[in-house]
Amino acid sequence: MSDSFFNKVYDVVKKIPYGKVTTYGAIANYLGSGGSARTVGWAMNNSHCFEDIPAHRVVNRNGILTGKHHFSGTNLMQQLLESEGVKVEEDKIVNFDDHYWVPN
DNA sequence: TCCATGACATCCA
DNA sequence: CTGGATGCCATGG
Repeated sequence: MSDSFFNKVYDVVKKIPYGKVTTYGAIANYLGSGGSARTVGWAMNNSHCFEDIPAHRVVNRNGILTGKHHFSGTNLMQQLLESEGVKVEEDKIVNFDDHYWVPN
């Protein structure tokens, strides 16, 4: 379990700095060892059991809040991002490139 | 081993 | 823009 692909994903997501966001593909690319955006998304689906996972900072490659439906409401994810200084409009991040962070 | 699912990515009509 | 199809990989039944 600790050595599962999930742990790697969680570890990276937890390292995302305040006010920054990343994409599933970026994480998958960073892990590299057998990993695809799908596997990352699947791991995030389980992240709902882990409070330490700022999943709202993880979006798809367009910066769209694809996983917002997994949060409590429909705008909670957006609220969290805007609360960190990340502007969101029409379910997508504004100036995404400026907030884009990659594990390195 | 095969089948189904998943918060993706990318291509195409 | 929307929807379908394909590829990718991990996990569970």
